[in-house]
Amino acid sequence: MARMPSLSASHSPNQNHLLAALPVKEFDRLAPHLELVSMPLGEVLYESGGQLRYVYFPTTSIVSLLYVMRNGASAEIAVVGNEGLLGVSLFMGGETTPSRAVVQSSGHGFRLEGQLLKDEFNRAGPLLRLLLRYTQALITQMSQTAVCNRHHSVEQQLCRWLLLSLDRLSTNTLTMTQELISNMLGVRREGVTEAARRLQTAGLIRYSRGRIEVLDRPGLERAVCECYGVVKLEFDRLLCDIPRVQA
Amino acid sequence: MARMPSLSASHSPNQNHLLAALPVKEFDRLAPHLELVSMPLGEVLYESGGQLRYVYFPTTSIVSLLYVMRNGASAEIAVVGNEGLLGVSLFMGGETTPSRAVVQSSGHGFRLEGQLLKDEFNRAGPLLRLLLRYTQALITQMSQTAVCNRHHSVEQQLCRWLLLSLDRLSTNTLTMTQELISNMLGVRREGVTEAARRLQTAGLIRYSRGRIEVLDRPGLERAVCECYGVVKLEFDRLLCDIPRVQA
DNA sequence: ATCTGTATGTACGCTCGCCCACACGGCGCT
DNA sequence: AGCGCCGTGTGGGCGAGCGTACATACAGAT
Repeated sequence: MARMPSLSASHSPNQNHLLAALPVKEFDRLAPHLELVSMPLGEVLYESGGQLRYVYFPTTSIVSLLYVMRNGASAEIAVVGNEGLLGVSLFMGGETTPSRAVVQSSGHGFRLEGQLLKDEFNRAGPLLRLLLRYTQALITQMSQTAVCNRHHSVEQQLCRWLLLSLDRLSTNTLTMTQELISNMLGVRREGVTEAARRLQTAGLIRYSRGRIEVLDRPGLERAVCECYGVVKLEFDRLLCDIPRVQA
Repeated sequence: MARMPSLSASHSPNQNHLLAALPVKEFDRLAPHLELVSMPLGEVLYESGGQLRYVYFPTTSIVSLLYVMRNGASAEIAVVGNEGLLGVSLFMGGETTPSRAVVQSSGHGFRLEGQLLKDEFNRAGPLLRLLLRYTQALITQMSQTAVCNRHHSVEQQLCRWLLLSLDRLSTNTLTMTQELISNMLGVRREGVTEAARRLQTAGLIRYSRGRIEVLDRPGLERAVCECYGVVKLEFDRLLCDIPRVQA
């Protein structure tokens, strides 16, 4: 994980919606300690049950919370991008979780010493309320993942996954092999291949060798199961009305 | 929902682990407002997206958090008994959730005006920390439900479900039809019948007409997938070391 | 230009769980 | 006693997704 100068013109903490939503006073307290980091594909930010030294606020990267079973099979629990943060269990009081955090789409983010976030959290001010609202949104995402895993087809889940990723990026092209996606969804690679082929035939996406371009987002939204909409709505409801008081 | 006198000898708020873990001062502030309620099988405590007027602390009852899809299919997100409370979204700041809370095993519990809990929560004292730790345990349960739905057989999930229920009851007999269980797990009733028959043949349980008796709990624990243990461990880790300071 | 590794396509047999339909049997009712 | 309901048992056909094995094709390196 490369350290970078914090004053990079193209990277601002405000690209992360949670940081951007903090009142000026709280933001100014944290800002000096925010450290820009590069988050390359596949990097493991937290190991299952491991100590969490930092919390991460992704800006251009996307991180998956994965549970890896004893036999090596895995399943994605939730996904975190520039709308959220990693390390919820720090302020929730558990310090660790049984899941692993893996960078799913490389990019950047800001990290912060865990203790500093906890200190601010313990002031029981706006940051606490903001983080708890985010955590509730995350809970909804996890719940809906459970439902989706139970009832929906690989193709529907792929649509959901593509849309969730798209929402956290500024482009409509994902750099992501089908193998990787299959690990996230907890299905066979061939299953993803088949589903992707159908979506391509339908003109919704176009892909080759680790690059997936979304051609028809409205079409994807028509093909996806209700799970995506439920989660999206909750995130909007819980986190949209949080403009910074003053810049 | 029947109101009952709060001084019933056989029903004490201390039967709920969260209430029992509160420091005396916090407990005494809430106690006068705790209202003993009967929670009959099938009662809906919260509807999806509905306002949460009360929070509930089950003592002898078990409540399922269900997501019900547009087509009527359902899936259990998590289960709450005397170890926890219903209404997490109240203090998390979202006020509602997209899931429904249904009594899965009839019994009793205590309810509390939501605003009173929020007031106590906002004091940012021990109650806040306790509830957040519980919430994290709940998050783990939801995550593991997602994993289990993805990878494990109906039989394994039935074992998990039986053990989760057992942990929240004082008997080893569940009053519960297979039809009900199938709704919780989000599978067919016939699937549950088959799995139950196999468990009965193996001598782990005995059942008939809505009554399931667990004969060999260690056997069940050997038959269950790792998901049960992961959740159990997290609950113990996060919530066991919380003895009341003084009675 | 060839080689090589990685990403994607395809096929076959298998299992699990689904949908549907119906049979059985105990319990409570009049 | 008899009726009817509800909880459970059973079977046949079907489709989705799995495990395995192998084929193709593109990209970058030598």
